[in-house]
Amino acid sequence: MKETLTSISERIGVSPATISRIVNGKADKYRISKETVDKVMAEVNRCKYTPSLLARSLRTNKTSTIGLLLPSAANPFFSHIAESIIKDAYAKGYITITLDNMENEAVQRACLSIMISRKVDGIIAAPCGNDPTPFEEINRTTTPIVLVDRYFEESTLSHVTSNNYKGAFEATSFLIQNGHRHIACIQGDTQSMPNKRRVNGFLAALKESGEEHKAVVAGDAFSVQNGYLETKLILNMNPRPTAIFALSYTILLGVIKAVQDSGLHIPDDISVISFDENISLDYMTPPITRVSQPVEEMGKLASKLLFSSIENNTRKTNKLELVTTIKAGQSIRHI
Amino acid sequence: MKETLTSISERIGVSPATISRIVNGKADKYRISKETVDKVMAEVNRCKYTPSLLARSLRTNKTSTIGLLLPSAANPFFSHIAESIIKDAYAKGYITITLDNMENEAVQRACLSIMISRKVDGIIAAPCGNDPTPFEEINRTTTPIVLVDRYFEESTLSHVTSNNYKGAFEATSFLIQNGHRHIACIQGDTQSMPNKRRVNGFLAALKESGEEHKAVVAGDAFSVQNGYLETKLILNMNPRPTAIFALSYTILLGVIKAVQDSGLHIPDDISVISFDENISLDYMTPPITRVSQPVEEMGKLASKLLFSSIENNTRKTNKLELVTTIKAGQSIRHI
DNA sequence: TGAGACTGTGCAATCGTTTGTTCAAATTTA
DNA sequence: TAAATTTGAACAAACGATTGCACAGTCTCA
Repeated sequence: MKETLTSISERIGVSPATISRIVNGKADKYRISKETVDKVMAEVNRCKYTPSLLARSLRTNKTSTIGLLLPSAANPFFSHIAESIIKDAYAKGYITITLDNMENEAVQRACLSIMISRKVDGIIAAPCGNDPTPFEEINRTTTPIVLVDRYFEESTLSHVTSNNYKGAFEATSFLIQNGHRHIACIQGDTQSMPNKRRVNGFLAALKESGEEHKAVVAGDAFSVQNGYLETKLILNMNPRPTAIFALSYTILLGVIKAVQDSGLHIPDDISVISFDENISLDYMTPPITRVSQPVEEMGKLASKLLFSSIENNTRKTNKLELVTTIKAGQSIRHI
Repeated sequence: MKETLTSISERIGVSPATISRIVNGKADKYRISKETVDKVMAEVNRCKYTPSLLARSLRTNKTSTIGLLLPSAANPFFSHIAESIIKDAYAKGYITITLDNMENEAVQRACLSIMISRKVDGIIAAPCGNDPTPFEEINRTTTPIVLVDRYFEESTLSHVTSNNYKGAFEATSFLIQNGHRHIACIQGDTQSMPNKRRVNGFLAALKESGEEHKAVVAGDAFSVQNGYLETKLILNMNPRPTAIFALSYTILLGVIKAVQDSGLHIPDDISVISFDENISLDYMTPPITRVSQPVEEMGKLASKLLFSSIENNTRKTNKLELVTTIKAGQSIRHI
């Protein structure tokens, strides 16, 4: 029924040690005779023995497991990152345990603690909140951590993110080039670094343009509802901004809905640009111009950094910013 | 540095056994004195001891881990299921290891084998291919398995799916009610049960309507590309079908793109209805009418079945079909 | 022919928990 | 006061793998 080294050992009269060596491909190294190898392999295959990774991990102090901590596995942005990391890990012989911090720092601490007690070999996280302490402590004393997308200011933790500042700067410049001077920016979680950087990029582009301008920054969450409510308010302003910059896909959806509900049209009545790539943006009417982040590369680089840290047992701090690109739709009017 | 029961034991002079009992809240049951409990708890908190789940699992033969096997973690349909399962598992004190079968049966077998060697307590899978054997064997001998969305015909495995037949039947009836008689259905993976049932529902609705009709069934994959190519062919038919039924969100995206590229319009030139819920469908022009599946409930029920199987150590076969609902958009013309 | 080297394998400790059993001391009962 | 019971906690054996070390037998060489 449940096969172990010992059960096989008793059955074929070869010690567990020898079987272990053969199963792990160390037969040559330990000069085990071909006869023995054949006998063992025959039985191992016959009874479909699979070693207990639990026991192995306990002994070797290596679980071949990484922890992935995300704000929401259902968010398309994070689920793409997750898939790319899960696949990379699989290819390296690692499995991934995914936990959801639910945008809650207490849950997040609990998740980290679970990962530690599971002895993961490394952690990739898109943290919530702005307290790096638990992450830094774990990274320093226990397990390497790489942050992805979200990160902390002035921290020793490695991270991979996109160039949020530049992306927002370029998006805003694009609006300015199209004659927009009165622009509203609807932001997400105000604590998160990507959000801060995007807002800074937005403001800097307007300021540096030299043109006279009016900037509006509103909102406080990466959610459809936030996008909807803030847009409702923005559309009622007098004078009304000529363009809205939504700092995430979810916010954008709220923007679109509010514009539609107000009987207005994009881009005739108001221009729109968004952060985040999503395939459906090409299918909207009009297609939405957006700042596209290289999501898959972010995942791949994060796992690359993490595995390098695991395999060399180092803690070199790497802060990577990947370039964003503007994907043009038809949601911006030239005025 | 690395705290264990033994290290604490040596430091405070209380046996590992007693510490273990206290940490696990069994102090009362074993009548351990308040003094000892206090002393132990003080030290446990001071040095932030967390038990090794590896060692515990090895001893107790329970990992508090479930395996989640999906065709693609990035697919919004599956990522929603994943999130709902991950959260449920977390609430029950379980963690989830997610693996991606990449729609490949060899990879799928490898994933199952990994889960077994990791001694997961249960598995939730949306399998690819149509060979139930590995799943049935594992479910019978080793670890309970519940299938979600995808399942096998005539199998003893439990599954949770939506009422694909009825959903497709209703969608088709809806088209018929709107005067459509010549309808094309673009299917996904032809082996998968949900796809088969949807196609059957589609054909049955047309047949049972009693009207004279013309049915077209095309396609072979749940992908944007498949939707695009088949739509291109369909649009060139003479006479051209008046409606297209896309059997998934991804297929739908391909349909829309092909219609747009052909300079045609939904619903004036061709009506469209789709399977799968996705928030972006409400944001398209026109909003797309679709058969909405209760994704979150599917995840919740699957984990409910699995946990009941784990906790009672039973293998009762449950085959659940959840109702779908038609969410009306404006993508169907009345003719 | 005896010392050393090589071959092939087994022994036993270890990883960090949990848990059935044991046992001394304290307390109660007769 | 001796016997019986209760209290409180330690001992030691698992769980299933890995791995340093030991060792018996064979071979090589002087």
